[in-house]
Amino acid sequence: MKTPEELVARFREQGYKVTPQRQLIFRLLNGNTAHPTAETLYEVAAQQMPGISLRTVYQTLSELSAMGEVQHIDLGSGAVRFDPNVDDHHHVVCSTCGVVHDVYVNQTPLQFEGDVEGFAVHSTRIVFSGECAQCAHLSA
Amino acid sequence: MKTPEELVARFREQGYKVTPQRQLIFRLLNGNTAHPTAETLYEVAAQQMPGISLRTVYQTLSELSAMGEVQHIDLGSGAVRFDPNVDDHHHVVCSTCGVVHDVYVNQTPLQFEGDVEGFAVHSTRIVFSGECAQCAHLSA
DNA sequence: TGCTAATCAACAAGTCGTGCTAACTAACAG
DNA sequence: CTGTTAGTTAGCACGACTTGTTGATTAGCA
Repeated sequence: MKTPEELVARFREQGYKVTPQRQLIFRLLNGNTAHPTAETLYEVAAQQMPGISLRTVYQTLSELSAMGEVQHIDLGSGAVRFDPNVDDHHHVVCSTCGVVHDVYVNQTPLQFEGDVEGFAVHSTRIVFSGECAQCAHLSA
Repeated sequence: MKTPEELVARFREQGYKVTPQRQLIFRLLNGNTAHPTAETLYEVAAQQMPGISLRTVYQTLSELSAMGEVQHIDLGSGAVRFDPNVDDHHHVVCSTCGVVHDVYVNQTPLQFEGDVEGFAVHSTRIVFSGECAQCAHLSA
C-alpha cells in the first residue's frame, strides 16, 4: 500500500477531499498485517477519534478498494477482510484462531486440467488452511 | 460423492431416517456439476416435490457437508455453493456469468514463503477467476 | 404398532453490508 | 475569507443469506 502521504495526494488528484477520518484510516492501514475487517478497523479508529462512524469506515475502505490501494479478501468466514498489501500474494489461515498471514507462492501461474476449454484466467487466489504454531503449541 | 443408494445406507448407519426429501436431494446432487446453491437446489427440488421446504434443503445439505459427502464452497459471491465432488480439486470461476468448473492442479502441495513459521497446512483451496469461453465469445 | 425423528409453516433473528434522508461540518477553490 | 459542495453523522431500514424456534402433523423404522 502507498504511504498515507501518497494516498492523500491520490485522493486529491481524484477530487476526493482529504478529511481527518480518511487520513486516520490511511494511517491505521499503513503497514497493517492484521487483515482487519471493517468492524475491527472501526473499533481502533473510534479509540483515536470518538464519533467516527462505521459507515465512514466502510465507505473509505470501498474507495481504497476501488482505487486498488487495498485488497478485498473474503475467506468465507463472515466478514470481508482488507489487506493493504496489494502484491500478488496469497494467504494462510489458522482454522483455530482465525489469524491470517500473507504468503508468496512462486509456482504461479499454475497449470490445471479439467473440463474447461478456452478459459482465460485473470487471477488466482490460494488459501492455505491449517493450524498456526501458537495454536499447535497450545493444544499440545 | 457416493451414489444415492450409498448415502441412504450411510444415513441409516448414522441413525438418520431416510425420508423422500433426503432421497430427492441425494438424487439431485448425484453427478451434479453445476455447483448449486441451497436456493437453486431447492427450486429444482420443489418442481419434483411441491411442498418441500427450503429449510429442509438447507438442513440436508448441512448434514451431507458434516458427513463429508459434499464440499462447501464459498466463492465470496453471496451464497455458499455445494459440490458433490469431494476429490482434492479446485475451481475456476467466470467473473462474467458466474459459472464454476472443477479443475485439478497437480503441483499440490504448493510451497510458499512468508512470515509464517510452523504452520501446519491441512488444506489448500485455489480459485482461478477469469472469463469463460462462452463469455469471451459473446463479448468479442 | 408406537416411539421419535423429520418435516412443515410461519415467524424471527443475526450478520454483513448498503441505501436513504436530513442536518451539520468542513475541505478546498476562487 | 467566503461560498460551494462533498463528507460525515445518526438513525432507520432493507436486502441477501442462513439459522433458530415453536407447534402441529407426518412418517420412518425398530
